[in-house]
Amino acid sequence: MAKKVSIKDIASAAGVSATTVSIVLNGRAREMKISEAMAKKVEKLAEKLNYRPNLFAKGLRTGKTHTIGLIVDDISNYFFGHLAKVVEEEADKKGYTVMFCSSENNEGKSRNILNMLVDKHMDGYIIAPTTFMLPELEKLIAEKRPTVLIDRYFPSLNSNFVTVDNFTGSLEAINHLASKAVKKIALVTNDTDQLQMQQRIDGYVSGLKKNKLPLDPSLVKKIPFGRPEAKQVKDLVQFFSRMKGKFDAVFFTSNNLGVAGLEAFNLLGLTVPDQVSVLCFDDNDLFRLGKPGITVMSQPIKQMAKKAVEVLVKQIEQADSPLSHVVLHTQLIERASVQ
Amino acid sequence: MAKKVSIKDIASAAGVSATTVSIVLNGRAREMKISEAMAKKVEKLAEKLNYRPNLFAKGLRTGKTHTIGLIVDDISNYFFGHLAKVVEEEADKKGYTVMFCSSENNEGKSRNILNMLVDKHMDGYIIAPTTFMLPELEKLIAEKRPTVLIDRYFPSLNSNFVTVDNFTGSLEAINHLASKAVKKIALVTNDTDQLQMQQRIDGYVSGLKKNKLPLDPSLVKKIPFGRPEAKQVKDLVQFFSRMKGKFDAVFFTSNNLGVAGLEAFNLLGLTVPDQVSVLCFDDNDLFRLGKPGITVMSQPIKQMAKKAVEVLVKQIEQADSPLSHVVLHTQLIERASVQ
DNA sequence: ACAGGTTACTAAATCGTTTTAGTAAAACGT
DNA sequence: ACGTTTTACTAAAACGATTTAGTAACCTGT
Repeated sequence: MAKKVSIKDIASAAGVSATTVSIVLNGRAREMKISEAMAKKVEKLAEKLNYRPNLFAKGLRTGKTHTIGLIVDDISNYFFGHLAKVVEEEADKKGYTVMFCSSENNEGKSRNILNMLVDKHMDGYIIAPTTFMLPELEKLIAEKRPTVLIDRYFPSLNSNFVTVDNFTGSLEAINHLASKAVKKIALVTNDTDQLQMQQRIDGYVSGLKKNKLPLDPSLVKKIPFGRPEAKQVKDLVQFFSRMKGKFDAVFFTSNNLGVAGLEAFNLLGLTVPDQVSVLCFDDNDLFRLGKPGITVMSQPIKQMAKKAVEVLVKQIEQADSPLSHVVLHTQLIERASVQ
Repeated sequence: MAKKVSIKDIASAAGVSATTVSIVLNGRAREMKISEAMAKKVEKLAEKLNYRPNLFAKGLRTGKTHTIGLIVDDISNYFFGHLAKVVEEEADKKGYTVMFCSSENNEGKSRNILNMLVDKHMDGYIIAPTTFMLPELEKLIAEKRPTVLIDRYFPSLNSNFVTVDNFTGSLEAINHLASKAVKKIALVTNDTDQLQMQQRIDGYVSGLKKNKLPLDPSLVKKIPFGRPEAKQVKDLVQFFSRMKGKFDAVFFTSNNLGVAGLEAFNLLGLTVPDQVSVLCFDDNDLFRLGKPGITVMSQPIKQMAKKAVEVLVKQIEQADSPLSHVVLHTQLIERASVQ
């Protein structure tokens, strides 16, 4: 039934050796002085027999897969889903396929995933790293496997990365809020030591200082990075009702926190922007089209993904290419949630 | 640097043959009468040398990869992103990893992707098929490769599938609209012959009939399945303004059409639900949390994904398991967009 | 006419597993 | 005490490609 055509079948059909067939099918006929006629004949036969190379055999011999591994926190998240999509498109253009995995920000899964991808011999890796991955990443880099970190990186790790200027983005977000005469800005962020979040928090702190606004630690809420969104909403409902009247704006450091926050406002009957102004790091359909539109500090997702693939492929295809540190800029999109 | 430990290294370190090592590491020691002591020794050594099997060699020999391929229209879409996430989780539980691909609903990509996955020897496939894929799918099924179609299927193709009762869901959506005294219901759908869309359209038509509402073909808008969302919005703006006053409700057959529709309403200054009622097939953050909340006919995404993996894995692990046709039910979630 | 080069190929090794077909040595039954 | 099983392993083939190291046959210049 499933008749598998191998290189030997072509070879015997053409009356030549497997070597010749391999050379021809890898496009090295000219180079290897295979006659034009023979090359044509072999190609025709391969076509006719519907030959498909066995990628295991190929991989075993060459170690190459033309596949890149992409690790993100959560593929169903707006930011990562869109990132993944563009990564796939760009990789496809350059002849690579991509294998996605979600780390779920969980220690066990983070480490397993990376090992699993290495076992599958990806040609390169694009990773939104969790802090748990640091040891594995160090190994990866030490073994000189092409790797690009995305969204965040480790200052201690000498790797390629593509990120956004989180500090400045956050600072400008606070400047914007301050310019609208908002006085008491709460911060909702994740309880994680990932760099991008730290930088966004630092931006918030600096922003307050620069605008001579007081920093009130009780207005900073760190939500555990866990999964269930319902739990996040509950935490926020509690937080916002406890702090009622003590804040007139909230800055969310990620798009999923922003979504949970809006849900909490709904439940509490708090209206945006009348009772509370909102600004969120990272954009989303809900922010763009919901009423009121949510003012956001948006990330150039497409560019990030493009750059990451570009850097990675360069790294894969020329071993000695130097490290790239790409820092893109965020953009304030004013909508109706700040007044 | 990258010292690769092979089974032979373990064999010579343990003073045994490669065969023995292979048997032990595949957990067949008992069965193959390898002594307890030797098994322990080999396992210890494998651990100590940090042995990682070469998956190419393994795959070349066994033909198995413990990987399943998932093809969706677009990984950045809410429905497919969430589906993919659950597929990955469930597959992980059963010891499989998953390789995602987006077909982009495009002919060339659709066919390439499937061939590529077959070349990579997936153990099984979960596919939201495009009509372009039919010939490849027929081949897949004929070759008895474990396959589960999801979201839609081909009546002519004798395959497993997991879907939703699109006809009834759509019918009930129209019933709901009609029950609110809405009279002129426009339909916005995709210009595709995919089955799920046809069924939703049929549900709309039957719903109108059942409620003795006239079917006005000029109120049915089919948007080409193409990519650029901006273009979809433009089409809809045009359609809605041309038909102004001729409809008092719109039923969207997919969540991304709904998003584009809301954007169009924004641009036209049409208010929901005062000037137009809205009901959308499939849910979304925007519909759930936006103001007004959009009434939707929601799909049980989690269940669909779970079922698909369950059926697929059964199919993979026991070749003769019978075909499964799973049809789940949609659920009306009433919010504020219908009045 | 013959060394030396080029052309057009091929045989065999190799990648790292799994599996088939054994085989000595020990244990067992009568 | 001798044939048969069982135990505890092993050598070699196989999976399907790529690559190394050739080798005849033909050309070319002197």
